[in-house]
Amino acid sequence: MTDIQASETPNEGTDEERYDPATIEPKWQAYWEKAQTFLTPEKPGEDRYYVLDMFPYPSGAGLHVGHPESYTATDILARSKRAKGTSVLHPMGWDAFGLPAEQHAIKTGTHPRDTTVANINNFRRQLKALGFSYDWTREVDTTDPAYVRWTQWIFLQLFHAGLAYQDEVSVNWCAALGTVLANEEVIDGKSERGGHPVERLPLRQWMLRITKYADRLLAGLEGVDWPNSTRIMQGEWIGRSEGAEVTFEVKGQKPIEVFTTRPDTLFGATFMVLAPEHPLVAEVTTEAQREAVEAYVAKAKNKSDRDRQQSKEKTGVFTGGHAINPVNGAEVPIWIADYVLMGYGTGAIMAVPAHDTRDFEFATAHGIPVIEVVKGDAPEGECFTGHGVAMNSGKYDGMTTADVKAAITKDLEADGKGKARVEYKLRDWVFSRQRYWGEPFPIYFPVTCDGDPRKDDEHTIHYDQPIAVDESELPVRLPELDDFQPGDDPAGVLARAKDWRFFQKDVEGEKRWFARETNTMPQWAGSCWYYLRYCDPHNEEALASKEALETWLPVDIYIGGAEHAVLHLLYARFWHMVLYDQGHVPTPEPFGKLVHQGMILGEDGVKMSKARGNVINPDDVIAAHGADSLRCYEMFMGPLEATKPWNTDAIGGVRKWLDRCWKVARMVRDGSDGAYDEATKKSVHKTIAKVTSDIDELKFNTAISAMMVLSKELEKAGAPREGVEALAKLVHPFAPHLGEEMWAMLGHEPSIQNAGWPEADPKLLVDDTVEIPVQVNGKKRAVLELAADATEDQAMEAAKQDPKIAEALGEGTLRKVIFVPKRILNLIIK
RNA sequence: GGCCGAGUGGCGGAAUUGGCAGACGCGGCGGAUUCAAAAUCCGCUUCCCUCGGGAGUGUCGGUUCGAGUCCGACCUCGGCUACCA
Repeated sequence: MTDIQASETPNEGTDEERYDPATIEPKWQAYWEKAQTFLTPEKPGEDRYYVLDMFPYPSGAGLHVGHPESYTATDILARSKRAKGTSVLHPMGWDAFGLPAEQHAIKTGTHPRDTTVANINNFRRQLKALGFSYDWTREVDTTDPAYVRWTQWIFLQLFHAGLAYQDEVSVNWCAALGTVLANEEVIDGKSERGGHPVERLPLRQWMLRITKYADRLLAGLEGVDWPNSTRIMQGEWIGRSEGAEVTFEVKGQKPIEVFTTRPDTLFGATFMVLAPEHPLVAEVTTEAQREAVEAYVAKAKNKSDRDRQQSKEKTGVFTGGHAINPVNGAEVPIWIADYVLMGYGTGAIMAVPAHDTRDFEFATAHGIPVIEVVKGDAPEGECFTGHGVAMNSGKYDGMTTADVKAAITKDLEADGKGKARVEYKLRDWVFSRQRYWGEPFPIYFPVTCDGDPRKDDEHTIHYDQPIAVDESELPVRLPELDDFQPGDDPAGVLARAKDWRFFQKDVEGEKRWFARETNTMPQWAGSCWYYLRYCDPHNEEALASKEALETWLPVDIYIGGAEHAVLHLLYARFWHMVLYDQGHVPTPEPFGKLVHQGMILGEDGVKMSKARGNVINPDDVIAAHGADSLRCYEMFMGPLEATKPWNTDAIGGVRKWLDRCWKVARMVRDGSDGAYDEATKKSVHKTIAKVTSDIDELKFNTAISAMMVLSKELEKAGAPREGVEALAKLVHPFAPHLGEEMWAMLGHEPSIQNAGWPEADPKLLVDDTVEIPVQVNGKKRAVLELAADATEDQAMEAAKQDPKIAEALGEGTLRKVIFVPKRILNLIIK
């Protein structure tokens, strides 16, 4: 592999010869491709590192500058680890199912697969042009049937474990658009696009029982090395709260169950509220109130969740009914109001206006009495929601909130009127979509039909008897369609593919009809487990071999946007835990360290968007300055996690630095070999130490700054070979093409990645002498050059020699001397 | 409203975690080179000033010999979340 050499330019050796990324970058990319430089080792050593990027959705717009930010960070980690001899897994792939390709298909008739393939090819080209060291033989595509097969296989494991089930869920159905809409796509009961009416409709959906894992998903957050804010967000999303279930009897009718986190305030419950959809509403409503209640229920029904929550105004209607407070036998009026949600707890609350803001607002608006039961310090006209000491609470008076909670719950339980209960905000996961471009469910149902259901002969699909497709028949492929328009059938686009949907099978010697599930999985499905497939992407016997998973899991570092802090990361952890329980993966958690890169804003300091016209295209930057400059600039902008604005001018500064690196390598090649004196040597080793630790801490901006300083120094020193070689090794993870080019110019064989990582000599990191500032009463008055191991006496002696210090000492008495070796000498004089 | 994060030159940002505030880069100014320009290189660049110094890290207060860093109160901006009983 010696056919690669430093670039030959027409003016070699003259002043015209320049650092020319347009020439060297494609050359080294071709070399890497041919030499397969970045293959994952087949027999990984003991020291292993799995560095993972959140894989992109390959959109038609191509890469934006946010992609190279985190991808460069992980590439620096991967390359520097490989240089150190670590076995690295650094893969890339495509989260390629999803709505945009389908929408494009609806508009243009182009099959989503064609759009997806074209977009992937463009993304791959762009990523290769950036010189990332991915092992492309492990590329994964969530839409590839060989991948879908295992996504479906995992679904079947969930299904067999009772974690996947069907349920009627109230969704936003828009008949005009023929599709279900997300809450944020519904405004004022109309579709966001087109303004068509949207109704709340119960539809059959596939659900995943993620709530069963709520406690473990919460507990697992304790042990992961994640940003604190992300752990808090996931914790709040799971939303565990401890409280009690309390039974309120209703005369002559079914009792009402409520959930409360404040059973200690039961004596202050002056009314109850049922959600408008609560099943007991009709029962408790008196004739006199029926009309008003029905009108309110009807109005609430067609409001989306979002609309319902938009207005904070506390509306509601009295039902006329009363319930009995179990602790004191008091009769409390029962209201209905939409601030109580059917989906949480029991859909009914006991309202304690004295100690709950929402109940307080409601009571104030509707003239309901307020009884204080916890002594607090809230100002008049406000309610006290904190903890304190009980009052107006019978035998519990004088006890603390925590004690009353425990005592009342215990007493209620003894009376059979309540018990402790834990609630979660987390809901089971609605896992089906009525789209085309997603994974089909490996599920079918029996059909009763006298004729042929494909010909619309009358038939019944028995959705209550789902049958799993045999694992040997996976994957279930999508049918070919040429019309991707949503239809009027809530069963989804696939319902129109009748030849695909309905099929016959022999059962007990008789041909029977069956119908495939026509929903598809959401985009989250593929991204829930792609990091597992990377470990062993071509395995046909399993989603990945046990050995491969044991070798690489858990992921050592995972870098991606904070927008996935909750959903993607929660869903992936859920699947991982299920697979762990079934023995398919070796670790309880998938990801070790997690980092979110910050957003890159436009030059105007606001989010990049087409509408604002402030979008920077990486292709343009590469054309103007090269990939290495783009990579280094993005790392130099500031801390990886920070949001920071783009500044095109500043790229020039980074490029100048790369140019200088190239120049010192050329100086060596052309015979200039400056003396590697002690001072230069020390600078080199200090930079090695700084860059090495900065990479470990992901402080790429300061690592580059240190290399900028060193390259200037090496140039001044006449490019001593040993120093330039160290510089090349330090630079190469950041600017890999330049690193290879420098290495070649220095007369070495590629790849520089195999040249090892430089090691700092600890002896060279300490200076013999140090400059220490001398302060008088905290103000700097002089700087002394002292031996590094100087004692306080020696420092004082030197300080007295300084005229300014001597003068200050003469003006007052020395009260105190603070001497911190190598840091400071502070003299307190009065 | 709640939670999280951040406020340092004209700008992006450094600061060994309590020890010389402003590294490095952009921009600006001055100079070299050039017939000229581009490119390149060198120097200066927090503010005020009487050239000795004085002030200075969102505001006010505190701890300390010493605070950008720690503590308390507040202000501003950004992100997420939002009636979850």
